[in-house]
Amino acid sequence: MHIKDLVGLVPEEVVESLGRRNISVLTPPQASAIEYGLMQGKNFVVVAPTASGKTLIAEFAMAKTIIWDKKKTVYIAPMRALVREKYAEFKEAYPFIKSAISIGDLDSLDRWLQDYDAVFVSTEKIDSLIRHGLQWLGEIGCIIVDEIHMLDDPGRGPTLEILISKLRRLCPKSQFIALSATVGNSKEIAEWMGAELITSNYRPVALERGIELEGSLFMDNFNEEKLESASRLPELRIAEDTLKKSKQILIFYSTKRNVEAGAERLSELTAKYLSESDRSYLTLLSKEILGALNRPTLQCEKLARLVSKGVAFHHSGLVNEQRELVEDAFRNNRIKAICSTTTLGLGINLPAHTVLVRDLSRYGDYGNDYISVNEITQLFGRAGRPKYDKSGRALIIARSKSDMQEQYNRYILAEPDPVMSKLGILPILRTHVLAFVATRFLTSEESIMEFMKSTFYGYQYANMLELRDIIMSILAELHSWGFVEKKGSVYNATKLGYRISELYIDPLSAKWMIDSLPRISDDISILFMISNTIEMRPYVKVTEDAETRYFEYQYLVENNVPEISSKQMFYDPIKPFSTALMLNDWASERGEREIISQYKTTPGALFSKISNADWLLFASSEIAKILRYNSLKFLEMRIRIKYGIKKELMDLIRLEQVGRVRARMMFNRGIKKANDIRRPENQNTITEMFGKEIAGKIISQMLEPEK
DNA sequence: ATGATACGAAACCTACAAAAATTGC
DNA sequence: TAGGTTTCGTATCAT
Repeated sequence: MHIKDLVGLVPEEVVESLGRRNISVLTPPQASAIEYGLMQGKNFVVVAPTASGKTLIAEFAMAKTIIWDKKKTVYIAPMRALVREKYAEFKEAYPFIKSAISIGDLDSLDRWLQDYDAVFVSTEKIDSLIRHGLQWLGEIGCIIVDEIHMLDDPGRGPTLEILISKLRRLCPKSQFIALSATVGNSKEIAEWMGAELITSNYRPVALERGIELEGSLFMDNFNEEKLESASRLPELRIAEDTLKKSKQILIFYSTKRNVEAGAERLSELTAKYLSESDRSYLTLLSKEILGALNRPTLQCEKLARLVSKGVAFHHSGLVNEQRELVEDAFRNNRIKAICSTTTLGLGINLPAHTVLVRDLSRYGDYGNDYISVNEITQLFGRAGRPKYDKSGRALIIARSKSDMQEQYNRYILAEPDPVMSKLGILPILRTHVLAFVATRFLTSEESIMEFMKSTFYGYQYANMLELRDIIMSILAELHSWGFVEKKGSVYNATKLGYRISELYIDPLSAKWMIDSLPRISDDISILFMISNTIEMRPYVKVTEDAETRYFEYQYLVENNVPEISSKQMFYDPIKPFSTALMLNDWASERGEREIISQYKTTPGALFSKISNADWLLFASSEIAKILRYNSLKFLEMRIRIKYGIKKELMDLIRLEQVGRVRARMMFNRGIKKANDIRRPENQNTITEMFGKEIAGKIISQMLEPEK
């Protein structure tokens, strides 16, 4: 279908925008969506590989809803990076549409969202917005749910399916469009959503899958190909072969450690394939990566060193800035190879000519397990760069002939796995049941059960008896904790319960914090209180120090663990305690470098713990307020955690341009309060330390009248 | 021929992916 | 189950 055939079917602004982007032909899934009634507001489930143009289908519906129907649209995705990406794309394509983004670390707009027509959010964010009493639900005309195969995820799937069911009830007139990667039971999902199903295996670049064995590739089109490399390790053979063709490679490993080791091995190879201009570009990039933190850690140094050789590693331990730098440099074809965990398989689209999944199994709850067909399909999907490749290669490695046969059956011939609801498994339900009651969306056991029938779980499992038991016990539990009250068959949230639901923390965490409040003593006990929660997981390693000091704080846990948590197997309170000590080190101005090596963690993990702590400290202060405890110490700790400072720097940190480092420098030179800046000799000291420019900015804040 | 050094194979030990959510002016 | 670490044996080099 050519875009000139779209005239009249879609708003002319859409046609214009497509023209500007040089899109002239619709892909098959796009054409069938139009044909089956996308523009008539029908619901759709679109199941197709990455880059098949699913996004454009969503875009048509969104633009049409806004321009023709004068209604709002919401785009929902499970990853912040993905939401950011789609938001940027949409805004660029339709600059005249008022678009807004609202995700955890970028929510400048919450209150003003009602002034926007296209709103881009993460799953949990929109869920939270609804709990806070979103006013404009009725104005929504189209809801896009991207990556809906996340329903299968035990951690976040339940939230997603409850959200979808909620939205379908709250916005009955809205059009729903769900996008999914290849899954086994797309029909079932479509039926549940009351949607038309579009499946397609269209790819803009052909995908050739194959297995490496002893230096040869055995492809799924029965071609056999000798690799141009004599290297001893299969991954190096494949990498060299790819590099010789002036192409890039993406290699997936099962652990962060393997990823870094792999990159290390590759570096010798990639270094040989850099042009003069690559080298100078990468030297600069390497410096930038090194400077991402104010003092580089070992990991930063390693990454910087490898990047200058044309290879990078990519996993959750990198800080966001470094991740983006690496991704950009790969897109520009400066970095020739990336070794990665599944971080790159999820979220943003970063294709390469060759994709190699080196590790086919991964350590999980039940020992080592093969990764699923669906997951490997996602990873394979990254092979082939549109515009640069006419085909992409997705490979795995076999150790022997028989192994090859086995893996061929398992991954090349295999059908995708079905997505199964995980709603019945996990205590995530506790959070949602409380939210039902608190928002007065559902207030009785009966209405909750009826609602549950409309979830994907209810659709897949007709027998709801087990779920009813779980719901009943959750309600009883919430009641006994004082989060809800019961009058007849109707439940009402207490003030406390209502606030907990708004704060978006697990009621179990809230219960633990409430019981701990009267027992709090020093800084470490505060940090232990917030660390011993589900939200802080995964915990850091247990250090020797944590082991020996734990007994001082053991009293906090004793007789204070809600019964249900005993069901969490392998629970070891020393781990969260160790996490608390790490945070305490951070708030005592220990350097990132030392902290990371002592707790055997990564910069990325440290900062995600810090931001979780920030959130939980806020939540504790709110809970403390309601229960009439002193909330000040939590807010104080919050500031200290945010900046990584001791108490004595808290006054200085208020100043702009002053962070943990400068505040400490000033303090050590006798400038202990912001007010001290008024004294001329101190102003000289500041100028001497930071230079004229910055000193001026700092000083002027104290000279102007109080705002 | 001897000892220092370098490399590599073998044995043993260890630790194991990812993602989101709070308010305030 | 792979990588990291340690250990041990062998090949290579300077003295």
